[in-house]
Amino acid sequence: MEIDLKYLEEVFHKHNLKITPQRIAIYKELVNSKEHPSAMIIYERIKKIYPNVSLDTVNRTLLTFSEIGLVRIVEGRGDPKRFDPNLRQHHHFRCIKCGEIYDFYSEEYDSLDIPSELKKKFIITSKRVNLEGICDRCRAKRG
Amino acid sequence: MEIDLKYLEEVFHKHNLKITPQRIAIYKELVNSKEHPSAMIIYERIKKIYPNVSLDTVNRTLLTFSEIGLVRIVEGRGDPKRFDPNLRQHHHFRCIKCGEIYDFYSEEYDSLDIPSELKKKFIITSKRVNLEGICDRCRAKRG
DNA sequence: TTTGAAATTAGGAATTACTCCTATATATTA
DNA sequence: TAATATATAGGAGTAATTCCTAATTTCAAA
Ligand SMILES: [Mn+2]
Ligand SMILES: [Mn+2]
Ligand SMILES: [Zn+2]
Ligand SMILES: [Zn+2]
Repeated sequence: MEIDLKYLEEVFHKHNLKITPQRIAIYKELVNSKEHPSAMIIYERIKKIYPNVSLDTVNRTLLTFSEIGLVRIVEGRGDPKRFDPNLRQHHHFRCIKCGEIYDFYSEEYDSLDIPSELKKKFIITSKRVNLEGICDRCRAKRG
Repeated sequence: MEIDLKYLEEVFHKHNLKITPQRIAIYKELVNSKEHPSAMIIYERIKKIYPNVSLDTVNRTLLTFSEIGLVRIVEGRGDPKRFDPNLRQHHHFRCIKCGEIYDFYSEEYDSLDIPSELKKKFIITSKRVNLEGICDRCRAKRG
């Protein structure tokens, strides 16, 4: 998929980030993946185009992106962080066998009210439903 | 808080786990904490009672507990795993400034339907709502 | 265009959070 | 009590991430 470079450069400008080939490549790679990849996965792929990009740059860049809200770090149970370029409000199902993370959309979930005692006390910036279980593929493999 | 040792020993028996002082101490420590502590935090506290308990034992034990469903690993963004002894269905608010995790209860959230296209494809074993934002204390500190 | 300050990078070292290994110790059963 | 299976301590090893610093690159101003 072609990304909107103009828009991306605007975002970088807005946050006073310089436009570097590494940043663009990392963003492209993440946007074109559907599997909520880890930094290492992105790094392996980027290396084919920029053989001496460093893993630190990939990590640093993904973290920067998440700070400016361009990508998200997916909620998980530790282990390698996994990233999500999909900014549409959506929710996740995570398979506890294979670790795959599936997006899903739900108006019902999106429109959930925040309990009023929380709304009074805290500033809420994100609301997501996390489902867990066993995916169809893993169910087919085992029992 | 006094824990129900009888019940705990039953759980261990049911899963063919031997009843060891370390396991009991680790469980007690976790049950008496409200802050979803990391293994390291538990370890530091246990050491005061058993000075040569090993960090590996704490990690291994907490992992065992989570495998048998006695505790949960809290969803987060990587970094140290954090554990939860509260088995009542509940949800979390996590402060993005200080990392504190607050429990809350909501009948509305508990009774959410699973979208039918997911119910058909996957086996769902857990459903939780994760809220994020800034807690009252952090809001007071800064702006 | 050229130039220079400031930001960014590569590459390696350091750190953090586990996870593995194995000899010893302990819990449980007979 | 003795045998056996498990669990533990302590240290080594590993994976993921973060830090450090000299060199490079970006970008704005001249
Ligand atoms: Mn997603
Ligand atoms: Mn909790
Ligand atoms: Zn699966
Ligand atoms: Zn806070």
